[in-house]
Amino acid sequence: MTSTAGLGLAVSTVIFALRNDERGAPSVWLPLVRRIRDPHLGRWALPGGAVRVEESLENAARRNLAETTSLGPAYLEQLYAFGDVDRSPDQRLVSIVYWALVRPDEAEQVTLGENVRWFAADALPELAFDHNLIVDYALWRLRTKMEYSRIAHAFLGSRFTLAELREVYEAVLQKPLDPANFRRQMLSSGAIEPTGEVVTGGRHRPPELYRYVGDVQLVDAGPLTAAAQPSVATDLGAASTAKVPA
Amino acid sequence: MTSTAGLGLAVSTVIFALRNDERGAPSVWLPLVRRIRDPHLGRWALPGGAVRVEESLENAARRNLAETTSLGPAYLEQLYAFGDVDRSPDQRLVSIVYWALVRPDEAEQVTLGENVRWFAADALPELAFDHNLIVDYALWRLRTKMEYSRIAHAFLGSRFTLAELREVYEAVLQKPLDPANFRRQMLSSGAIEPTGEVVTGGRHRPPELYRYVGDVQLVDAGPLTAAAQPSVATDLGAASTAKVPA
DNA sequence: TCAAAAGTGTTGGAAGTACACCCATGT
DNA sequence: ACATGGGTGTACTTCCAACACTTTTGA
Repeated sequence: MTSTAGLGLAVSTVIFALRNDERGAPSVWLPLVRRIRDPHLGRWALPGGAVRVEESLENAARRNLAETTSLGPAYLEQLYAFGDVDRSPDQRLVSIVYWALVRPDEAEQVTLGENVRWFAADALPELAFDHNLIVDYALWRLRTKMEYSRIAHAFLGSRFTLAELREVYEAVLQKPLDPANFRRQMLSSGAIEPTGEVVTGGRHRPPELYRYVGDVQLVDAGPLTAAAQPSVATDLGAASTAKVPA
Repeated sequence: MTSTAGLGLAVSTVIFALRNDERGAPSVWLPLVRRIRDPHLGRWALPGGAVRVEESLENAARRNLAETTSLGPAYLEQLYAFGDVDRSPDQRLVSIVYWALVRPDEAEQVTLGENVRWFAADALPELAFDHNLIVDYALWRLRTKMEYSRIAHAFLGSRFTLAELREVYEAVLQKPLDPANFRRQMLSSGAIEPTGEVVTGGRHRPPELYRYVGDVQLVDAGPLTAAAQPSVATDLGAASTAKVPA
């Protein structure tokens, strides 16, 4: 358990948001940063950096997420630790990767520059290190988890129509869903409830607005979530943090 | 991405095996090692140690699994990276934890000593560090995964009766299963096939022996199984090498 | 012939899928 | 009035849980 010499420990984060593509259909995007030093100088890569001695892994992820998007995530979860010997050409590097979901309206406010840009998740260039594999794995986790949990809500505001919620699922799962059955499944699951308000302005029957039922668990992550979480007004964020008691 | 000073990186492994308790019923056990230095001197802890610069994380897990049980695992998977600032009293320590399944006959051959012992998973003493939480999480993953994958086979040899397979499920899930329905579900899943052999000697109708169908995937772990992480599911596939009848 | 476990058949309910149909609004 | 999406009803299928029943052995 002594300190390991010659070995770097970093945290990287895959940040997902929904944005509209050219045809106006929502799809999954993520921000990448251009590397400004070797190795892989000039290539696009996941935001990340070394873990500081005084911060937890999750806080390190939050920090470099804030440094990239200047916003807090609606959802944050550890993805995997990548540690193959040859994954970085110069130095032995172990990266603990987190994945995050942010709301579209927040994502739009991200300050973009020469070295930070959004990419469609299914049309990435060749990235630095093993980051293509990492993104593929994160996408797989996002899609898998979408089918048995409630993380879709991390992509939405506090009130939303069933059509908006359905579009999130369709964008992530990349397949159309039956509106009638989708409605019934969501309502019978007890995860959402009607607010009574409706949205006027569309040239059709005004849809009702729904909200999430706060006391329903987002994800069953087992003992790691058992530690009490402040149920924040952001109605999300309940399911990701691993509180390790001393 | 520079090397992080003052921060230790270790690998620990939760090793599960099925053993019979006092009443002869199989249940989940794991080997622990007694700490022979501070912090937590004298307490029981998960086997583990520092990651060497020239070995991958998974190889580090295999190595300290071999050093503890002197055997190779039938199944090995990364569990989680634990990295809270205060999880070790003296030094900042990040532990990447793996979990493993070993067969009962192999587990019995493990050389036990003063400082290595098997414990029933549901009756652990107070362990060093945050290891109680880690074991709880590993148990949760084992039980969750048992319900949607084929990892049960990692607890068995190459041929087994349906009753033996069912007992594995019952021991892990801690609930009785209907033998009739269990049989149909297993057979219709295509995961196992009859060998034609039967076991005589019991004082009842001789049960047939089954084997795993090798080309059926054990677990869908997404992109990590396909390319970069060959050994996640490979071991079992090799153990029950597929003879697919024409 | 009896006990015990292997293995088969049958039924009822829950949940998912497909799709016909009505409702309420803007134009 | 009619197009458009919101919302309801309903039949069909598939899967799962419960449990009665038959089969084959050892004692």
